[in-house]
Amino acid sequence: MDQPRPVFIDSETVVSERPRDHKDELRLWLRLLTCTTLVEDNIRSRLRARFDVTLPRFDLMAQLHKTPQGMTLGQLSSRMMVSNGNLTALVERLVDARQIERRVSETDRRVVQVALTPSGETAFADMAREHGDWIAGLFAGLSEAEIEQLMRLLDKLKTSARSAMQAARDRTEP
Amino acid sequence: MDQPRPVFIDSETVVSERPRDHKDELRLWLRLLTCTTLVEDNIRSRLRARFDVTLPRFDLMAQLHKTPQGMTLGQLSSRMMVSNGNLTALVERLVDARQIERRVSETDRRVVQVALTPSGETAFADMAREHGDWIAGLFAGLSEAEIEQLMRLLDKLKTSARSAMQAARDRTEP
DNA sequence: CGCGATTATTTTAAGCTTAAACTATCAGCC
DNA sequence: GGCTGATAGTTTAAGCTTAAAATAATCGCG
Repeated sequence: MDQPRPVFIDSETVVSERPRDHKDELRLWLRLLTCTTLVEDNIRSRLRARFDVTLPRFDLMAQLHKTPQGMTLGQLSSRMMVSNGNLTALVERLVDARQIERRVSETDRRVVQVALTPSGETAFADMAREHGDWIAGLFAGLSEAEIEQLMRLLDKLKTSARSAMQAARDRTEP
Repeated sequence: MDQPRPVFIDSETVVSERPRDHKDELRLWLRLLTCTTLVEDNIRSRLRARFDVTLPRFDLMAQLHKTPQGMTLGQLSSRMMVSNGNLTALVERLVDARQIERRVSETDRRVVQVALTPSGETAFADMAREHGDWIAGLFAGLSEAEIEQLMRLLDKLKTSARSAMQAARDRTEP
């Protein structure tokens, strides 16, 4: 697996790569993780201090805010990239707090629809305003051009990762 | 919510900013989070499937591997960016699994030193090799230049976030 | 229609995570 | 020596998270 791999510079030229330790990719990954954790922890603590709300609850409400007609648990779980079982309890707590409402679909009784209550909508709007300011503050050291560049590179990374994951899946389940 | 706010360029000049919705920063933050979650979830599931190990355990062992002489719990907690209390239980489980060893410092009996056992070292080496391949695979869609560019931009983001957090702290505790 | 496969959600067990309160130890100072 | 404050870890309670198994409802097809 750590053999030098052939690398095609163009259709004519092939050079043998130096021993691949993946060091650059690993360093990049650690840096990515550091940045995300840094921002996430800061937002988490500010949400708690300022609004006494947890980050997962805020995230869930943000998803519902984006889709005022409500969503099914399945949609929520795929958008939030968390497991299905996770949502059951999270939704339960937000329902208890009167921030969201659940109702079973009339056309398919397996499906549960969730939406913000009016008071949940109000509470979210308050939080979202400050949340936006916090994020903007944390990213203030980047120029508009750098923000755009990062956006583009991260999009490329997302595509790369998804395709690698798909390839691995194809290898496992042919 | 979307009112223009006055912005103080210097003590003399005030210009009115264009409506600040922080939309670009928010989108960038969500994309950053998506990328990290995507990679993290994939690595987590592969570590579990292939080595029956959790990501936090792998991370802890990786830190200890980088510092063969061992570390204190305080150092570990700051490097891993997790709470102190978190580590107590995590370390406990890894000690039970004979992957790491704890010993109380002789010079300061409050301090706990932790280090990989020989078998922990071996187990980690096996996992690290494949882990590196996985990461390289997920990042394979990026050129060397793009990796370097991302590294630079993320470093800038890290600096920006840290300084914003420091500024917020200064505002709270003068 | 009825049965097997599929889909949506819940439950369960284990582990991770944090914040806050607590314990133990150390360092400095009189 | 004995306070006082700071530092290193642990404990606790609550909540988050996952993976896997279980439940329930729907769909497709003969």
